[in-house]
Amino acid sequence: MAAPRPTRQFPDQPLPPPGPRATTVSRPGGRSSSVRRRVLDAVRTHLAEHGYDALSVDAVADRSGVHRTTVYRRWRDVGGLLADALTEAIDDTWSPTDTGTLDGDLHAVNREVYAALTAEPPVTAALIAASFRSEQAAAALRSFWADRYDRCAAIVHRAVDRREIPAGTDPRRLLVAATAPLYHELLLLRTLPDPRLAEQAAHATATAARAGAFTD
Amino acid sequence: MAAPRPTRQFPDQPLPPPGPRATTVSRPGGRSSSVRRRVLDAVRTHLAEHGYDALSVDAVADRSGVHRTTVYRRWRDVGGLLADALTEAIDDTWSPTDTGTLDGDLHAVNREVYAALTAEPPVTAALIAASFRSEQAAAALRSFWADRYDRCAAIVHRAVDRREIPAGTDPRRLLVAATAPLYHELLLLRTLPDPRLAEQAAHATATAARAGAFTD
DNA sequence: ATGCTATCGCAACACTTGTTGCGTTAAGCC
DNA sequence: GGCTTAACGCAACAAGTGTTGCGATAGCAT
Repeated sequence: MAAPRPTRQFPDQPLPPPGPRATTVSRPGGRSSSVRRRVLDAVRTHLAEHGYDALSVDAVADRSGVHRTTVYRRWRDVGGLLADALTEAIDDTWSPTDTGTLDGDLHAVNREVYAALTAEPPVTAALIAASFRSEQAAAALRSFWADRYDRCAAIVHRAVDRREIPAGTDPRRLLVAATAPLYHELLLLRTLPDPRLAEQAAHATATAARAGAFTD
Repeated sequence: MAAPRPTRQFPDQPLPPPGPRATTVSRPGGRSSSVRRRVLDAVRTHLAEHGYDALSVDAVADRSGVHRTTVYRRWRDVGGLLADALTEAIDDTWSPTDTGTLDGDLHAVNREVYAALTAEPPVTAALIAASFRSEQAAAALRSFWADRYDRCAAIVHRAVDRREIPAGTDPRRLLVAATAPLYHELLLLRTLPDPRLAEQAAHATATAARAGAFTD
């Protein structure tokens, strides 16, 4: 006979878009652009200074000078804040460096992954941890990774063009094989970071690719 | 001039061992073995029925009939509960199945990993999520994985003995390369589960191993 | 300038989580 | 049987987290 517990939510707005709001469009009474900037700045600085564990909606609100209620209304939870901060921080001009060989290209990508996963403070790890609790953070991460893997497909195409690996090689499978060991070791198994990881995973994957292991 | 915030903890006991307590040793006044069984049963059933998000110390306490305070004292948090439930559920007799080929052995292991990661309810995913917030859960997972990778080294040794792959192949690197793509796709990238993942990752890794990609 | 209104600030609340001191209970030992 | 003592139950508290209604305000339009 337990009460249904109505899972309360803010009824005011239909979950307002936390994404970049058009600044020139008609929004009478809106102060949102200024608020958003202050909040997102607070997220970044607080994350850098005190880490993920200390990141709460209240802490961000206090630091930004924006009221708790406003942050809860627009971002819902910490995951929403991180998601918005991520999408804003994305570099739209990013592309994988061209070293001339598949080994080299994969190694270059893996060095970036390695750097991101061992960065201090661990913002990437924080975002991934948050993605297990917040659908917003999970969605933001998925779209970020989808974009990066799409761009990295160029690496595979270049290798095919050089006749280094067979045509019909699946870019995604190859790229996941190359990068996944880094995430696994550094994030899940939590072994002490070894910079050779990046090169070893890149080399093993390139070897498998040359043998045609990523074609159907 | 902010107050140091003394990070309060229970002073009663020096963090009691949540592990299996010797039942025959002198523990005057202790009712611990019965309590532990009731609590761990509650963790399992509650996890199975309501999932990880609904798993809280209070929920487990209510269900088990054991008082909140007792659970907090002995297990500290949800991560501690999951860690204890995991170590109790571990099958000490597990060993990798011998199929006769490296491809087959890796495929068999990967099928188990795949099954664990796609199980409903997602207890493995729950444990991994918890490991980002609880040091106890993280430690339990690390030791579990360390044990499994040690046992799986037999796969690599068998392949070396069969002259399938070169001697000097690093078992751990090989095994991580084989399994990591599953964790990455199913847990992080969260693509819709594809059973072929297990076979593809196994085959690609075996190919790389035959080419000597996992030797120094 | 004046009005409109979405957004924000504010106070107050409810629920969850974690902690403490202290009295009570049950397991083991004589 | 009674004694000892770690483990437990209990009430009460403290802090963090999430929610609500309502009044105030800033940005835009006219």
